[in-house]
Amino acid sequence: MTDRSFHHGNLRLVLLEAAADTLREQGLDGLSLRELARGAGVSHAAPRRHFPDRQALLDALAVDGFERLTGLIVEAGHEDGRPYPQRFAAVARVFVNFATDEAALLELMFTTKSARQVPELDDAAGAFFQAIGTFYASAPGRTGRTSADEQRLRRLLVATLQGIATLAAGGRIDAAEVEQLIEDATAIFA
Amino acid sequence: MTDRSFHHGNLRLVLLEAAADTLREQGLDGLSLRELARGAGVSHAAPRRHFPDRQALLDALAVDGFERLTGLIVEAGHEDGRPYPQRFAAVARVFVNFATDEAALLELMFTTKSARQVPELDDAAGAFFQAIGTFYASAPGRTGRTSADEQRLRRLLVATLQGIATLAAGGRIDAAEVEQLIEDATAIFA
DNA sequence: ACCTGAACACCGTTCAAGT
DNA sequence: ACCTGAACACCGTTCAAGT
Repeated sequence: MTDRSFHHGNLRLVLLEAAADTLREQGLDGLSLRELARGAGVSHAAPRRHFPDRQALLDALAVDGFERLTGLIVEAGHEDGRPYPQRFAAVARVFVNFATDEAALLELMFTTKSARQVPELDDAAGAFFQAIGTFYASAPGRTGRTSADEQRLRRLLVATLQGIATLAAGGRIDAAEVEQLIEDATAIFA
Repeated sequence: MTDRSFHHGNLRLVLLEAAADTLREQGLDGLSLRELARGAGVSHAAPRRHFPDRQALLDALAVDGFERLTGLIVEAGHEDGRPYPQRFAAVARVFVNFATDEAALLELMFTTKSARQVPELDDAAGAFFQAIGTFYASAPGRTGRTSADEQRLRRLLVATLQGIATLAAGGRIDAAEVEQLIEDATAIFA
């Protein structure tokens, strides 16, 4: 219950939360294992018990990011009573806002560094894709069906949302243009 | 004319080309100013004359990337005689192939690190957007017109291509799925 | 103008040792 | 099991000095 309660097994969680904050506020370059250790009041070698190397920490952050984004998407797509196009636009907005607020994290999530193999990350990404697909299939007249054509359209939808999110996060388009893109995407996909 | 001809002013170019190779083969993490200097047979402080810091080198790489990609896009969109949808698919393929071959570079191009202000990069990105727009306007029946609606569609096109490219470069979809995405995007935009 | 060489303050990673 | 502390081999960046 003291300030050092992380000495009893939750150092991993403490490091992950601090890392997520740093990533949000300082970007990837500002993230140092040694500084995280200092912040947690622990030796610089202690994180190694929980993350074998720096990349393992980044992978864990990406997994958490996918899980959070998936939760947000499911929530936004689930607003019963509202017409489908409105829910569609809400899902798109959630994605884009996430990308803008967590630009560095989005990068970790969608760009696979080198030739690693990280099952947890693949699973988390798969669950995210699945959530988008499930929402998309919930449109009136589409419920239940999962034809090959719809799988393709679902992938195109993910790509489109990803592209809008990246352009928004990268600052290449402004807020008004983002809103227009969401409306146009809604017109096409909803 | 000797091996050390970069001592006469082209060290910048030598560094940029070596950096582009390293970026392609080793990714961003494998890129070190000191190692580039060693490779060029020059002291580790020499690059500083041409690039004030590491980020300046990365910015220069991103500018070059945009210029190369813009050239490829213009070329692919300009194949006279072929019907527009075929040229459209060719443009999309060029973009996606570039993203796959130069994944680390694509990241430098489309994600703005921190709050820098790099006019050359903005210009290069703007020229790229412009090239896509010019090609898009060259479609039969659209030539010359630049309505607000078409600007919006052009932006959506860029976003879609960017999303497909990112998913492909990140290894989240395979080659067959990429080709399907390009076909579906062609069906919508061409 | 352009480059060198030493120096500074950081890293990530490893490993023997402690409790 | 979990953490410490010293050590190693790297970084990026700075700066006086050389030519």
